[in-house]
Amino acid sequence: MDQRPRLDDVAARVGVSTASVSLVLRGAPGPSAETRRRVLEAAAELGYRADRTASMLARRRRHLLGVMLDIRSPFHAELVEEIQAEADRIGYEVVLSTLTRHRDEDRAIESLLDFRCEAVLLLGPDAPDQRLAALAAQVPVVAIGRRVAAGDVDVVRPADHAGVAEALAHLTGLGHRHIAFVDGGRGVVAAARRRGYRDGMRRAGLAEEIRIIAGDHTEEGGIRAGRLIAAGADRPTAVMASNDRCAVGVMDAFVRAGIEVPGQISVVGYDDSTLAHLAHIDLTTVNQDAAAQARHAVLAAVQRLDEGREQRLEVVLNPRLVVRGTTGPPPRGEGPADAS
Amino acid sequence: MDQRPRLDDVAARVGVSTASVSLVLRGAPGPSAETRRRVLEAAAELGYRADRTASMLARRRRHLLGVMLDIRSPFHAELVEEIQAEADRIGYEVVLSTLTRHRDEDRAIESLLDFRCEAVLLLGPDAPDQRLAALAAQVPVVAIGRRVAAGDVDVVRPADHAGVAEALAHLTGLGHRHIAFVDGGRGVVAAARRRGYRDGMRRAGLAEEIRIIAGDHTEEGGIRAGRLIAAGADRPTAVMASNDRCAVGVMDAFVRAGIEVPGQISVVGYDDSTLAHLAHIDLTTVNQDAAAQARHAVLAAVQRLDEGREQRLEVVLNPRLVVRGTTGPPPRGEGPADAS
DNA sequence: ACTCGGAGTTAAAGCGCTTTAAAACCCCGG
DNA sequence: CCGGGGTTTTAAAGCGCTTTAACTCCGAGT
Repeated sequence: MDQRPRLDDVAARVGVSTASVSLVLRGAPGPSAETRRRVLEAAAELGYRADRTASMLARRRRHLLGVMLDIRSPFHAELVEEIQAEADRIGYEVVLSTLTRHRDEDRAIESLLDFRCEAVLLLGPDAPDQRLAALAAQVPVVAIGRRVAAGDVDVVRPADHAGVAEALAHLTGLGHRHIAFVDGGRGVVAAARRRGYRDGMRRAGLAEEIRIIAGDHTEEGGIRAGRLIAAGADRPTAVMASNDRCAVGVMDAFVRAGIEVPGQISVVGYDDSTLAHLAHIDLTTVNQDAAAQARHAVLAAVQRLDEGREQRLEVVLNPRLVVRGTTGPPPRGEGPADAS
Repeated sequence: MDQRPRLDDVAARVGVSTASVSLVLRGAPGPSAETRRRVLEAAAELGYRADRTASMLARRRRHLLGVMLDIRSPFHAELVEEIQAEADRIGYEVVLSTLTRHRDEDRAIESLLDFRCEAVLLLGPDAPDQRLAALAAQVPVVAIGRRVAAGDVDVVRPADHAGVAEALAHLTGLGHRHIAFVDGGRGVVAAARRRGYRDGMRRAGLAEEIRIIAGDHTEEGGIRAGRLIAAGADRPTAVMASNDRCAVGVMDAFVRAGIEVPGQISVVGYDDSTLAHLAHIDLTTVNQDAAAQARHAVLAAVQRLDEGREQRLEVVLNPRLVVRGTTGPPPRGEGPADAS
């Protein structure tokens, strides 16, 4: 429990200066092979590991990426995994700062700034564009998962529009016309998907069928919406939900109401979260390729930091529909029959 | 994007020394009211925020707690929330280090050590006792959620034994005798629960009914086990699962096999994760009180750091059964009837 | 008038590491 | 034996902040 060994301890043990030790330990050129060997040996014996805090301070570079996330989101979890992996690969450290009930985005971001992260990656931030722009004036910012119209904020996001459109195409291809949308609430991401639905329906010539049911990005929201749909007259033959969790809630309401999925009604989610692959859910959904998003985001940050990129970058990834078991043709007597 | 303001900048602007500014900013006694006012004002104008990295280095104390977690676990998410809150309250910062596919416990912990966290909280670590003991020789360690028999490791854990026992009592109280257990796999936590089940059954005089079905702590594992149970002869009237996710899988398999829960078979989970409260799941489960665990864990760390506690601490929290909709009396002709 | 004590302020010494400029050394050819 | 050029090594100056000991005032006490 005593102090951990410091650079001097290693240096003293070998009988060289701390400078040499530092050089050896970072693989910098200079020290002779013999010195290297001895230093490495001593370091190993003492179990020495550099103090990041001190290193970061001393070298002007910190090699630290800050990530703001909502730890309760499975999708964020996936992203973080990939971000970690990518950062590890290129020699950056990651510090995580999560939203909690008592800790809003501002606080979470401040915490990252206090660590003097060289860049911050924000997973699905809800802050207004202006605030993000202001932040970007202080430190490189990469927003993941949503648009940011103002300022010098890099963006990596799936083409929500395209994702929803593809899902709609899948449904109309199956013969559906009455396709309702369960909304995701007030967030920026939810808004993009809602817009995608509206546009997609119009483009498909189904403007009159547009029907948006209030909901949010949780199972509860989905359940409420699902009940409404189940009870309502003129039930749609397909439902697209703003995200997977919501879709799961919707389905559950249906199951309880004795409505078969996809027999009587099809359901599509969004995110392809771990939820969706679960055998008992087996949800048709839109995959956002977390790995690719993470890679691009880290890359964007590094380009700013190490390669001097100055101009704004926006990477729009094409999402990919994953067809599973919750979609099928509309029940007989509906859908195509409508074209009477 | 220029350098953020430093202490000297504030000092220069006010016309005092950096020492004064530092004192003011940390609310330390000394500076006069007038100086305070002016410093605070200047700091606000410049948008100054101390560099944690430098602060940590300068004061001998770091006020940093490291938390190792698996970011994909919803229960860990809950714990982290509470740990954050508690740490915030008492002026500690938290740094998170998550396991990933490419980052095992050792790596995750090393990362925390490199940041020179003053103490580390490990959420459900799987490392052998010996390794944890060794770690504890370097830095205060609090293991959350499991026993550690060796070394100076503080432990905060629910009495898994008691939790399982309570659940069993609930089931036997309802009249169940054929109570199977779906196992949680190789982990340390899973082992504790398995043992709890065995002991509880024996104590209830049901030693002969002990039946453990292989599974793991995921939905998939639950589904496999559920299928087995559904298909098997001599089906139990109740199933206790090693955790909630597993229980959800089990239930799903039942639903698909047309077995009613709790009509034909009761199901109990463990964790009271967010999953369990979901309306469509409504799982009877054992609550581990994440908030209390978090508080005790943080407290344990702080006691070591700030109050000089030396001897090992073990806090065993009594879990609490939360009865929801997945348990009920066994179907007629079973259970009590068995006492023929 | 002169010392003393308390309040307020600051110079300066770190914290543990990196980095650079300069010193030390070594090997050769002249 | 000396100087030049290359290779190693190191002294020392930070990084941005904290902290302590010392210092400056100033009014109270004698």
